[in-house]
Amino acid sequence: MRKDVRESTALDDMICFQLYAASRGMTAIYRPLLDPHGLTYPQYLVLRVLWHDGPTTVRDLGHTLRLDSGTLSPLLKRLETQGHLRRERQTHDERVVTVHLTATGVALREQIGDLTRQLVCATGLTLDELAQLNHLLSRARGTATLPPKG
Amino acid sequence: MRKDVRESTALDDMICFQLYAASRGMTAIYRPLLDPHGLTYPQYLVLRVLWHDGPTTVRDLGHTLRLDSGTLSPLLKRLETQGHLRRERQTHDERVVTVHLTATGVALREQIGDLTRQLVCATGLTLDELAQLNHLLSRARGTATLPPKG
DNA sequence: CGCAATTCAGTTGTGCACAACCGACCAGTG
DNA sequence: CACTGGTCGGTTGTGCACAACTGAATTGCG
Repeated sequence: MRKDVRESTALDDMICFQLYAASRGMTAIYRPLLDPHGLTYPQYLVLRVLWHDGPTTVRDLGHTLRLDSGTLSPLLKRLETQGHLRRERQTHDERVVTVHLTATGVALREQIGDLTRQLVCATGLTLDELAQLNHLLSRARGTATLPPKG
Repeated sequence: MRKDVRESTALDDMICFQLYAASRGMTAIYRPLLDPHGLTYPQYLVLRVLWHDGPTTVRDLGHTLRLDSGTLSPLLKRLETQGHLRRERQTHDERVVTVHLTATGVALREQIGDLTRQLVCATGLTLDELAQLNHLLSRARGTATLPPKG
C-alpha cells in the first residue's frame, strides 16, 4: 500500500535512511535493557569507555565517542549526580577535567552484565552478517576516518 | 595511545556504536548540503516522501519514517512556517491531518538537486560495498521488520 | 440510540546532538 | 613582565527523538 523511502531513488539515499532508522532502532532495543539502571545509551557508552580504559578526560571521551563538550558536559553532570563518576580539574592544567568512576560506577558493570546475547538476538542477523556489517561500517568515512570536524 | 571502543568487547556492541557513529556522521555530511536551503536531515526526509508519494497524512509519514507524532508535529509546523507545505484537517475524519506541498515546496526539489554523487563520494565506499551495506541494514530487525513498538 | 474502546494529532518533559560563543588557562615571544 | 595565539570545558539556543499524557473524533457493540 504505502510506498517506502527505500523504493524512491538512489542507493546512497536509501542507505542514509537505513542508517538513520537502524541507529534509532538500535537505541530502542537498548532502552528497555538500560532503563532499569537509569541509563541512556549515550550514558552507557561513556561508562563502557571508563570501564575499559579507566580514568580519562572530557577531551579524550569526546575523541573516542566523537561527541563534543556541548553534548558531554551535561551528560557527565547527570552521571555525576547519579553517583556513577566524579569530575575533577587537573591541578597542573586547570583547563582539563578528568573523569573517573566511583565504586558504584564500577559496580554497575556487573549489575548490567552482558547485553551481548540479547542484542544479537534482537538484530536477527547471523554472526557472519554482523561481521560483514561491522567491516563495512568501519570502512566508511564518518565513522573510522572522518570525525565531524575532519 | 587511547584505546577505542571498537577494541573493547563483543561484535554486536561494536556494531551498535558503529551504527550510532555512522548515523551521526552521515547527518554531518548532509548538514552543509541542506543548510543553505534552511533544512535539517529529518526535514529533508519528510520532503522526500512528499516529493515521491504526493500528499499524505501525519500517520503515514510516521509509519514510513518510523517517527511518532511527538517528533513530526513540531517538525511539520516548522516546514509549514517556512512555506514548504500545508496541513489540513480532513473534513470527513477530523482526527486526520493531511500534509501536502506548496508550490515552493515542490520547487525546492529542483533547487536542492541530486545529492547522490556528493554523498557517495563522502562515504568513501564503492558501489558494491554500498549495496552490501544496504542489504545487511534492510535485513536487520529494527529497520525493516521491527519498528520501535513491534 | 448510548457508551466503551480505539484512533488520531498534539502537548509536555527529558535527554541527546551540535553550532556558536565564552572565559579561563597555558605556552611562547619579545 | 605584557602580549598573542591556541587549547580546554562550559553555556546557550535550536532541533530532533521518544515516553507519557490529553482530548477530540470515530467506530463498534449492545
